[in-house]
Amino acid sequence: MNHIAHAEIDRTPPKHDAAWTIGIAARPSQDAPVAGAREAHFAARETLCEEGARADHIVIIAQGAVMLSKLLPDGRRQIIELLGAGDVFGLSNTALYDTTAESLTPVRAFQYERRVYENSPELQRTVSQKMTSQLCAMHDHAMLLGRKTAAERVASFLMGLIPNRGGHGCNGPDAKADTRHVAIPMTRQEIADYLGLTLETVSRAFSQLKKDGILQAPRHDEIVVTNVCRLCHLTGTL
Amino acid sequence: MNHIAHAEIDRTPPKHDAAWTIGIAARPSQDAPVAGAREAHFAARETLCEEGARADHIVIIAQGAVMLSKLLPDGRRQIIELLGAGDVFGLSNTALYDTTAESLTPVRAFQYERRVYENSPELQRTVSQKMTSQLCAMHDHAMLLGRKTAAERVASFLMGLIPNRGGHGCNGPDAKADTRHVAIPMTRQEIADYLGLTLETVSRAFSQLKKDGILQAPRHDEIVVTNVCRLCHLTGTL
DNA sequence: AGATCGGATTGATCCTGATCAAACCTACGC
DNA sequence: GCGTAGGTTTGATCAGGATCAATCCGATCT
Repeated sequence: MNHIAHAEIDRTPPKHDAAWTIGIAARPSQDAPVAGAREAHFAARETLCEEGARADHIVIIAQGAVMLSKLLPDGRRQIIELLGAGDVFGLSNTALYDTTAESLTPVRAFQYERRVYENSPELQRTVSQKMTSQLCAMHDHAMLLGRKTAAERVASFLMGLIPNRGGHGCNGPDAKADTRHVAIPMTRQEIADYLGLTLETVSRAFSQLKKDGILQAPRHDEIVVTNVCRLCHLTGTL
Repeated sequence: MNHIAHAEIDRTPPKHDAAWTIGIAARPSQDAPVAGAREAHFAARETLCEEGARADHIVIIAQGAVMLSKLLPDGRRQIIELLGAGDVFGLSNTALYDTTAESLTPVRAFQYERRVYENSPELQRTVSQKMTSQLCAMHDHAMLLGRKTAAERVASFLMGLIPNRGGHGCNGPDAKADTRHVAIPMTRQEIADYLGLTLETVSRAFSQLKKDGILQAPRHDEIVVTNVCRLCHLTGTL
């Protein structure tokens, strides 16, 4: 098996504008690829690289969403990071990938061989900036996993999906309607594995938010947040 | 208050060789400072920078241990990362520090103004490598926080403190005596805040490990692991 | 030595979220 | 249409860790 598999482009037309985005990365990255890039396309739900495999490429996502996960020997899974356009993965200080990467949506990405990366200051500079962001995001996520309640975790997760919010801040300049449509290209199990909960707990939290009139769910992979402010207060982050 | 306070060097002689180290970073970093460095010294338990303050410096630790933490508005704290010699902090994608940094031991460090950092490819290269390691460490910690039991968290924490183990791998080349002395320059509350537990739970886990004959505790800030293999198996990581 | 103070340990009880167990949708295939 | 299969929701019960509450221990000070 090749670690970075080549795949057909999934040409299924997206049903909603926001369908293939995660969080802040609402739009395809503008960044032109640095020299040495190989463009690759993946369908949704492909494994782009596997924990423990030889880490010979780094990948910059141009479009789409990717999740990084790790497994414990007994099968417990933690989804470590959700990545969107502009984000990087495949970096490792060892010879092996430390996480598995799977596409949540169709993905367009640029791959670079590790040697290319190590010899391109320009690429390193780009990657370095992204890593800084991702490190900060991991800091926030550590807070979520270590100290937030189930309800706060789910609220934080949903806030993170609302574009132009960065997950926080209640009254942005675009708070006009106080209503947001969000596509969630993840199963309840995946959300649970991301938030350190069980799928039942996630489901119950969603139900509670519906009952409280904070969101509606026309489909289970799509929600409408009808009260962003209330939701934001539930994150525990203020 | 200046965000990176200057401080007297704490000249208290360390009681044990390993007393001022965290995990892998058992020795002072060999790296010579890059141009533009300002050397700084801190005593134990100083605040080196504060969450929310203007992020005008990045810091590379030459010697000693530092913890990064975040607070929720209601006072819940999560200790995000433990840093040792060679590690970097103060990077942020915003204008503000996203975490508070406090010294756990006396610390010697090199500070760089943000402008210096942004104009030094050499420094960026150094920092970039370190960030890769720290990102991987955060991945492991996310797994710990999201999916491990209390006992596994404490075992993982202790394994991470044993030098030349990197936290994992049971039979390294140096497993001669299968016994390790570890200094823990943290209170139970701090360990709890790092592991996403309460101090009582941490205390109980330590007591259990003592009862099981896996470790001894001559002092509460110092332990002797008498069975590294057993401890390693308890981490859940294999 | 005795008093004091911060941190650690231990015990009893409570509660959040996990686990076990049915239904219940929704999309697909025949 | 009916049947099947994933994934989801909901309910009942359980348990791991949190919380509340005493001690306990070891430093430091007088």
